[in-house]
Formats: sequence, structure tokens, C-alpha cells
Amino acid sequence: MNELSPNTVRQKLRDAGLRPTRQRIALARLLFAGAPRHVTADELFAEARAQGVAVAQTTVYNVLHQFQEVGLVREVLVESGRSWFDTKTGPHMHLYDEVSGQVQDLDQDPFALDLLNGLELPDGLEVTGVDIVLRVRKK
Amino acid sequence: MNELSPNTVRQKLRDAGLRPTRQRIALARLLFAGAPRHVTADELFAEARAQGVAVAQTTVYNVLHQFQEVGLVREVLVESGRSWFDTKTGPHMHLYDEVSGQVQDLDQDPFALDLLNGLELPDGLEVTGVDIVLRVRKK
DNA sequence: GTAACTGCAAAACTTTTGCAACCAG
DNA sequence: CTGGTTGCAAAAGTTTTGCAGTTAC
Repeated sequence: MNELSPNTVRQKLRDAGLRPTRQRIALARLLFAGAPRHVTADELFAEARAQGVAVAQTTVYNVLHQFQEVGLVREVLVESGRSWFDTKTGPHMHLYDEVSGQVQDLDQDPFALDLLNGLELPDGLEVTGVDIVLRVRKK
Repeated sequence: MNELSPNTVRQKLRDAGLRPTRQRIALARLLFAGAPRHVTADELFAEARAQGVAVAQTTVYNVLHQFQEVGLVREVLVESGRSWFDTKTGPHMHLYDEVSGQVQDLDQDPFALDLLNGLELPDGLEVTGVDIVLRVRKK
């Protein structure tokens, strides 16, 4: 559906301050081609390989962390042992199905964010991120 | 300060439905003797050993997970790679210092919880837990 | 006595590191 | 060219597993 040509991706990477290498372009196209996604490093690695993209697992880890540093993706911690990466970077929270292990976005209630922003924190601290996870289970 | 005699701990474990074994008693005394704590499995293991408690690392992992299942502790996910366990189980949120790696409790604004509880969720789901982490950094 | 529990070593996983080869600008 | 990137293999770190032996009741 979403085209996302190599050139579009190249620009996106340049705008983020990253060299558009073959591997970064391929991974970015997988990540940003359609609707927001949640992937683990290993899932993305497998997907890339399945599509014939020559890339090393190390590189997938590197690239995901680089993407996170420049704000293209966001790390989500919902289970010990591995990290999820979310291509949706704006304020929102996550639903984590404890049975299926699926992660889902849930748009943020602006009120909730305001409340969190209004909290009194120990002095001299600045908030760099707010992670909200609702753990759920099918009734 | 808090005494927490072996018998008190025995009762606490029985109430939770767990056999009061030597190892569980020792670990529970370390965990629940004073103010609420945040520990990693390895920290607790080292602490137990340092105090001369004979316990295996496997057992520390087992016991922490058993404690979690019965609600004596709560797992906190703030960094990929390892789990923290919090002895404070009531509704509250966490402050995570990205520089020092320290985890801290932050009492929950009841309003925030209400908002979360009032959210419209996909049908047929029940919320089993709400994890809120404020990532902070010294200014 | 019996089921629950523990301990040891090994295995399983994810993630990181070191370094030589490679590539984008 | 030249520094930023990549890939490979190995290492690191946490957590889990299998199973024999032990313990609580």
C-alpha cells in the first residue's frame, strides 16, 4: 500500500542524520512501509532474510539502536529477555497480551499525560520518556 | 530496624500459600525486613551469599517468580536484559534514572489510575496490571 | 511417605564486543 | 581517501531446563 521508494527512505535517513546504507534502507522500508509496527530484533532479522535482504543480525541490532537514538523508533519493554521496537514514536501507550505475547498501541488519553506532566518530581530531574503498559488477558 | 522474626516470615509465606522452606525464609527476610526495595535476581543472590545464606542462583530465580505469582513482589521492566523486582505491590509507578540505572517508587496519583481504568479497551480484555515508568535524567 | 522444593551443570536466548573488510560521500 | 558501517565469530549476561537428591509436613 504505502510505496516508500528507496529515494523516500534515503531522504528520511538523511533527515535523521544517518547515512543511507543498503542495510539501513532495506530495514527502514520494512519498518516504515505500512502501518505502525512492533518488532523484535530477531523478527526483523528473520523478515529481512526471508525477503532476500543480505544483512547480519549484528547490523539489525545496531540499526535498531541507531534508529532509536535519532527518534525513528522507540524501545518498548514488556517482557524480560527481549526488547520490542515500535515505529510509532508519538505519545501513546501499549497493550500487552500476557497470553499471546502481542504488543498493541493504544492512543494516549491527553488527560493522562497532563496528569503525569503535572507530577511533582524530585528536584533537578527531567523526564525523558513516559512508558505506560496495560497488561491484559482475554476474559 | 524491622525485626521480622523467622516465625513472622513463616506465617507470611503460609498465608501466601508457599511452603516456608529455609531458602524462602531467608530470601523473604532480606526482601521484606525494611523499607520497600528494588532488587535484581543477581543482587539478591549476592546479598544472600554475603550474609552466609546457602542458596543457589536457580533458587533465587525460582523464588522471585513464585513470590511474584502470589503477589509478594512485582516485576519491573525498565531495561532490556534483566528484571527488577519490587517489594511494594500496591498501585504506584516507577522512576528510572537512565544514567545511574536506579529504580525508585513514585506514589500513584489516584486520578491517573482512574483515568487508566476508565479507558475503552478492545472488548473481552481484562487489565491484569498497569506499569508506568517515568524515565528521568539529572538536569 | 510423598509431593514440593532445591541445587548443580548445562543449555538457551538475547544482546554486545572486537576487529578486519567494505562502502558512501 | 577516510571515517562511518557492516559482518563474522566469539563472548557476555541473564534466565531457563532437566534431573537427582533433599526437605517440609
